[in-house]
Amino acid sequence: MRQANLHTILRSLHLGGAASRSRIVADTGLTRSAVGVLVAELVDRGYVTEVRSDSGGKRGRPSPSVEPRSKNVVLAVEVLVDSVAVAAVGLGGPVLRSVRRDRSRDQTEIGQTVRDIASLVASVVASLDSGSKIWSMGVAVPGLVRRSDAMVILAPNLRWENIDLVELLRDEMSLEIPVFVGNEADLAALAESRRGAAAGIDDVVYLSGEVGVGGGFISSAQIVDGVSGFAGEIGHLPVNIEGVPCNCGAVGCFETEVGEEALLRRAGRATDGGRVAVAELLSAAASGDESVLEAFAEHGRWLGFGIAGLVNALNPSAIVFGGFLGPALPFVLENLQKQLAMRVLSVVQDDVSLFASNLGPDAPLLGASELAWNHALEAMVLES
Amino acid sequence: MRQANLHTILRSLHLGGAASRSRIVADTGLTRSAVGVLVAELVDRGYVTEVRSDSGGKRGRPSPSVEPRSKNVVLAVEVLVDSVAVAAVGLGGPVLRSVRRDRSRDQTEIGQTVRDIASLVASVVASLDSGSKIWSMGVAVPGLVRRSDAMVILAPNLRWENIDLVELLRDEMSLEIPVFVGNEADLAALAESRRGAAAGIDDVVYLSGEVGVGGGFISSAQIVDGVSGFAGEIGHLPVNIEGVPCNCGAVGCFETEVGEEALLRRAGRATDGGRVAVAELLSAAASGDESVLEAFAEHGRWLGFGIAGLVNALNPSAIVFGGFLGPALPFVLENLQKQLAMRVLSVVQDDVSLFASNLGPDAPLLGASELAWNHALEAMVLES
DNA sequence: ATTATTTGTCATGTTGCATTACAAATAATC
DNA sequence: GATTATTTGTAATGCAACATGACAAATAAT
Repeated sequence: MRQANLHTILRSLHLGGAASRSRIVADTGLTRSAVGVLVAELVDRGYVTEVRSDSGGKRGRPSPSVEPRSKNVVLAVEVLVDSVAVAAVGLGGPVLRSVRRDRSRDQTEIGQTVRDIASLVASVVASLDSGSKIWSMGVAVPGLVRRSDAMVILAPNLRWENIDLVELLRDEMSLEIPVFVGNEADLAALAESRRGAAAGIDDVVYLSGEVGVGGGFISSAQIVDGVSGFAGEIGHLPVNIEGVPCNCGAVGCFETEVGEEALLRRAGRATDGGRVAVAELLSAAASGDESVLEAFAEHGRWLGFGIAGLVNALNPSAIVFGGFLGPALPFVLENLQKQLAMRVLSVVQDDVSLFASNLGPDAPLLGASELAWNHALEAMVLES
Repeated sequence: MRQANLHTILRSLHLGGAASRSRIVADTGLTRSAVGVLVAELVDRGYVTEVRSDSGGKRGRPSPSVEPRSKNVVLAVEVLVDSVAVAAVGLGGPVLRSVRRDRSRDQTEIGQTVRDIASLVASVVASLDSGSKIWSMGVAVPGLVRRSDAMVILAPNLRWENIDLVELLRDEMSLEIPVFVGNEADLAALAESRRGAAAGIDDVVYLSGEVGVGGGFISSAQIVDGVSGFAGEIGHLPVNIEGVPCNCGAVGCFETEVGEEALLRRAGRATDGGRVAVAELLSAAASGDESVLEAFAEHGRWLGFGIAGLVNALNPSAIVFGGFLGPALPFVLENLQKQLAMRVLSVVQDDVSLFASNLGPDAPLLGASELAWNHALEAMVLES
């Protein structure tokens, strides 16, 4: 019971930021004296500090503000095809350190990746304030991560298969902290729902467009992960039975219609230009290039076609667009909304707002930190 | 804390059936003495009975079996276009009484429906054992039910719009019990996941084929309901951009490809034959009619096309087919699985099993009882 | 018949929050 | 500037509920 209450308080401070003690009383339903004891315990353990705050014009004895101490830290790791990033995130969400190392696309081999991560981690850890306590680590991976054992079953772009990333990282690092692994898009969805474009919204669909198309769903503030943790793989949602062959073997998958290559194809460009070519299209669109705008418009139509299904199925409150779809949102919006209006029941459509990602490329990284915090908060409560 | 523990025990008895006291100790992690006190309280309140059971060959003092008492009852109501059903369901899930009143399809007017329900409820209640206690009522409706206020926003087949069913029922009935309303397919999914074809499975996709196509998702044993409770509306999942116009205004919706009319159309029959015509097709298929089997096969292809998306998105452990799709499953299975094999990542596909509904037309009714039980269990714990 | 094992029961201990009264700190009032 | 109303922290005491540990009861194995 003590633990449950400590957890409630810590979690609300982590997600909602500093709060006055009187507010904690109101939020938790506990009595002043109970909250007094509990907060004293949190102060004692070094998790929070109490600072006197001004009365804010209200009369009565001012209630001190309880603030999360960011010397409590988790590490977050993001593995991409062409870069690896590591960050240290404090209790309450502040990004204390963040480093990213670019690499060429053919250096995704697992051994090298693990060594890269370990060296970035070492440098981040060395730069932390002394006295910092690192509680756990979260890793975002662009692939299928099995929930039961955190194995990376398949990460096509990295050419990984059945990788026990947790064990490899623990062997390579000198840190003795628990490591958790999640799917990139699921974690990005979590980050956007907690701290990003959909902050505070509990039912979110996140879409990220890169070479492939990834997705993550948040329902009632929880990641929808399915039996094994593979939910959200919307890249191969069938949308066009007459479509282009996908390298998954099927035809007309969502990602062959709304991925990078589809956009380049529609604009009449070479489809192997990657991120750079897409960036060119975005600036062409921004400067009003008619034919490029038309390509985006057609892109929006297919995007809306697929998203309409997700909205019908999940009745989300927000859809967040990551990857190149974030910056592309203004150019696809009109047709996208036209499709939604046509295919989604109006009451369901009224619920949903569309946002470009707020966190950009760091969304999965921040999501990994939130994954780590989920477990760190429990560990903090259980300690001593 | 007491309440939480009582709730845990009651809930596990309701869902898992009778359990020995020693088993409750193991399941809950509480001590023998604590469980002793808690079970005594439940006995005292009349919720359970303890009966001595034989040792089962194991040595040691035999542990008495704790059994839910089915004089604790909830009422379940199912509103369909052509019938209304009411059941009384005891703690632990037994269906104590069940009545269904058929009506013609043009008698769905709300006032008449409410009177029909009230009269069926009265007869069911009158037939219950004296001393029974009715805790709550659940209603399954084929339409959009807003979670926040239980309003039926839209039920096209009933021609209902913005109906406050809870208030109307309370006014018409002489019972003073809380009433809860849910979407038919969501509740059917819940029932199948708790007591039906997918009993004990926590990640379920349920599909019901009638005139329209409804769906319900269970994720981590919880109904996925979205912000407003409208999730699961897969009838208008876009699947065929070149398809048939749907009466929702769009083209190529899932239900225009896999609903009753689509099947009849494929078999070259009149599309207004309804349930009877579909039953004829099913028996024709069972007796090997080639052209009908071909229609089912084509049906299976589109079914698989849509389901592939759901499987990719939700990584379920089971898919349950209700309505006419249950009996039709054997005839569509081959092509359905072909589509899944083609469009779903193999690891995700390995997780999923396909089942015909176990509960048949009663699935929504039983789901409504489970909805009622969700709240009844809480009320029972809070009492006194 | 005896022993080992499992489990229920009861007396006592401990944990943790609620209750209550009071003190402290602020704004409003005069 | 003193007084009052209001809000909140603090500390002593009480209570609810589960844990602990010793013992008795009921069964199978020896």
